[in-house]
Amino acid sequence: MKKLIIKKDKTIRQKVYHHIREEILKGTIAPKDRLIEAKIAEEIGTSRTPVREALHNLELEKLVISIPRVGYVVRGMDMEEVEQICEIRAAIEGLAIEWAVRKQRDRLIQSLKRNIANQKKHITKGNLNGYVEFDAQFHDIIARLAGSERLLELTQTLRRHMLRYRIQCIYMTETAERSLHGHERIVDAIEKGDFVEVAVAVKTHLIQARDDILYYVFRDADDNKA
Amino acid sequence: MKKLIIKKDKTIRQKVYHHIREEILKGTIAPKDRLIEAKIAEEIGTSRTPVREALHNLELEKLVISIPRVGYVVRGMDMEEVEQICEIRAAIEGLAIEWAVRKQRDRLIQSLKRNIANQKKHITKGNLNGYVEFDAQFHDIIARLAGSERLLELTQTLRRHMLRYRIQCIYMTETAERSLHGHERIVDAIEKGDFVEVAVAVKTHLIQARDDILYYVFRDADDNKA
DNA sequence: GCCTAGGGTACAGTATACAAAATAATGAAA
DNA sequence: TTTCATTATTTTGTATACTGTACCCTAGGC
Repeated sequence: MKKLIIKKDKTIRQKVYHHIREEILKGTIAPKDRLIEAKIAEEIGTSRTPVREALHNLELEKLVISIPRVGYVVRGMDMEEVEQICEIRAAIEGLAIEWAVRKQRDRLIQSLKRNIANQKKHITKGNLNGYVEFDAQFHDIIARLAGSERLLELTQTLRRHMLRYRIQCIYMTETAERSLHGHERIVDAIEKGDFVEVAVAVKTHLIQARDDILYYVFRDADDNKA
Repeated sequence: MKKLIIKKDKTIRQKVYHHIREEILKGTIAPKDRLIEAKIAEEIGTSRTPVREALHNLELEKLVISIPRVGYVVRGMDMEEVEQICEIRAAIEGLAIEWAVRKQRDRLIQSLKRNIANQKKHITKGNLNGYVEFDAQFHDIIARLAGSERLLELTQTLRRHMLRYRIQCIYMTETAERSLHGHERIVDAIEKGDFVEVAVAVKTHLIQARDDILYYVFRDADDNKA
């Protein structure tokens, strides 16, 4: 009878959803692992119903694959998909910056600079764990200030998918430093007001992230397919 | 005991899902309408379970809003959201064209030209009903040839959301003609191999669609909010 | 030895019963 | 008449029992 992590969710379904999602993203449950309603239900001490519904949500989010009357399997991604997500993210986050600048330029720049200061602090202290937080926050600030719930969720979902693999290399100082530098370039471009430069900076940053993933994660194995 | 439309779906859940989705998109069920598990279940002669799960899917797709222990409501969109979706679509479909061109340029152009020929045929015959089909197909061809399941679904979802409102004005000859012209411009740009021109054409096309919706649908009322 | 058929198992899919919560309705007191 | 508390009602959330299907494995024929 395992304890669930997240408390604020109202329904069991949501708790289970976040719980399993976290386990998949952290890698506690690996791609190709099978998820069985009844087993999970027993593990966390509930009935099949909420588990089942949580799994359906995860399926829609493309974190698990459901084969009717057979079972659920944790989904994995191959290199190609990582590349695709990177490009999609670049396009969408570019858009997000445009919107955010148009709506609240000053606040955006201010928030991002404060965030970058924090990123630096944690890197120099060697606290990569803390850095990852602010890395995520950087992109979140942009998406939030863009002022579109839809865009926000879209970016978050895509970012989550990447983080799942990125988490395996973001804890290296060099990777983190490259990432920080990418963020700085983006902010510079925003401050200059040069949208083309922003687009390039965003794309470069994400290509960097992609390459890190491809190098560190997919170096040898491509048994991650699903 | 209403008949369900789609046959190929294996599970009742999927049938119900598509059934309700169609009704929402067609407007048979209007924004703000309440959806009650038990009632729907009775209507289509099944139990609450599959209905419930279908509604959850629709919630994830943002077609309905679910308030725990209170009920489900059909979601509506305001002007702002329509605008946002247009811009997101422009960004993503621009990307889709890039990928499709890179991977199978000739086939893409060929398919699109054939599609446009069909569009023209139906417009000149005044068969706007048929035109709508090929309008959708045009964007589908691009997304499919881009070769990314993820991108495909993304574009389809966003397009569906717009179609929900666009359907109210696409049946006017002028709107359809403007749309056709937009498609032609896109294909021209693709053939020229000018990606900047493509991006502009896509954006223009979608802005056109947006303006049509804003003009014909949101002209007076903004009681569509949800 | 290989292929096929039949039955058993392990799941998810569906139905139904019950619990919990939010809202609406009711009635009494100020 | 208004307001507040209390009760009914409505509707989802959860639990559980049952059904249906895909897969595996074994046995029997070729």
